[in-house]
Order: sequence, then C-alpha cells, then structure tokens
Amino acid sequence: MVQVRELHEWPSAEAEAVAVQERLRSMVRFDGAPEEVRTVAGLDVAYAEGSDDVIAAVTVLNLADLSVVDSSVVRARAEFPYVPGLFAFREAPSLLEALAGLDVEPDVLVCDGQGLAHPRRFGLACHLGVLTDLPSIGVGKTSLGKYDPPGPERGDRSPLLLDDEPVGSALRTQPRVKPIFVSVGHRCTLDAACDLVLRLAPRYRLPETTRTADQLGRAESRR
DNA sequence: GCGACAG
DNA sequence: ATCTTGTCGC
Repeated sequence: MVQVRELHEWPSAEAEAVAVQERLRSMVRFDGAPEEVRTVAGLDVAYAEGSDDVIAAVTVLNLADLSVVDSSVVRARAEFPYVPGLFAFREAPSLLEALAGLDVEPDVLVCDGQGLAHPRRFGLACHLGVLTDLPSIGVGKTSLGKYDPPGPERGDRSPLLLDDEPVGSALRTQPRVKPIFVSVGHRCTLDAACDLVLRLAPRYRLPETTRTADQLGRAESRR
C-alpha cells in the first residue's frame, strides 16, 4: 500500500551516505499541514541481543481513538553500523520493508529519531518522508541541539536550536515531565507536527504511535 | 588528547 | 539500542 521511491542506492561507506543526504535534502517539503489525518503510523527499530539483526516495527493507529488498526514487522540483518548522523542507512531499509507490508496506508509517519534536527538537516524522518512522499515527523527522546526548558505544562514548548538555528521544538507532552524533541520530516509544518504529537500523547510522555511500535518490536526481538 | 554523539 | 530492582507517585 505504501509506495517507496527508488531515489538512490544504499551505500556501505560513510562518505557516500553523507553525499546521499546532501543530495536528497533539497527534496524535503516544509509546506502544508497534512489535511484529513485519520491514520498515523508509528515507526521504531529494536535490536536483538546477540545478533546484528534490526527489527523494524510499524503500527498504524486510528487518530480518533488511538486504536491500532494495522501493523507490520520485519527482521533483517543490519547492513550499516551505528553512526550518529547516519541512522537512516541502518534503520530505513528495514522500516521501508515494513511499511511496504502494511494493508492500510497511513496519512502521516511518526518516526523515532530526528527530522530536520540533524547535523545536515536530513534525519531519519526526512529520509523516510522523501522516499515515501508521505508527511512525516521526527520524535526524539534526546536531542542534539540546545534549548531552554519549556514551561511546566502539557503543550508548553521552546525552540530547539542547532548551530544557533531553529530546527524543531522541545515539547512538554505531560506536566513536569522531561520534554520530547519534535522536528519536521517532510510535507508538514512544525506547529502541525507538535499539535499532532500532543493528540497522540494524551497520557504518557511518548506518543502512542511510538509506544505501540516499540512494544511490537521488542516482542519480536524476544523470539 | 578528551569528551560528545538521534537509535 | 540493551543490560536491570526497587521505589516513589498518581
């Protein structure tokens, strides 16, 4: 159901990976809040203990009641090492396979990791957004940049800065709980991204999309 | 040289 | 990411 555009090869060398990011960077669309959002996908990757396997998990939630309406899991060998700034080359291939296995095409992708809040402004969320041409959002539990602590209430936010440049928001999803880091991936505005994330996190710090995908992935990793 | 460094 | 017990609080 989700079509993946073949815009580049998957390099094994870091220099080529950086070149791919710098080439695809111009394809990111910042305009337009996704309209008529009915379903939202959560994407997460788990790692099995002993092996070099990556387990890509995707869940699709009905935004109205946050129920899971579809899911897909893919277990595959990691073809790229963990290199900060080059996550997509380790995690995106299996995540795209999982997306291709869905029956329901989601209206938005919520990725665990950064979007524009990335050294070259092309984090995992941007990469997945451009390759699928679906609106996407990056949600990180930790961030690379600097930020002033947002206010204590749910919905309070402050600019996330990288190189003194605003690249996202430190968003408080629960009162007095450590903020999460939201950045635009593709075809979405930062305000729309934060609003959607807040709707997805009525009760816990992390959005339900991330939580359900994480649960699915770790269940698969314990087999 | 040393510490930092999305998951 | 993952390895791990208890503990405080709603």
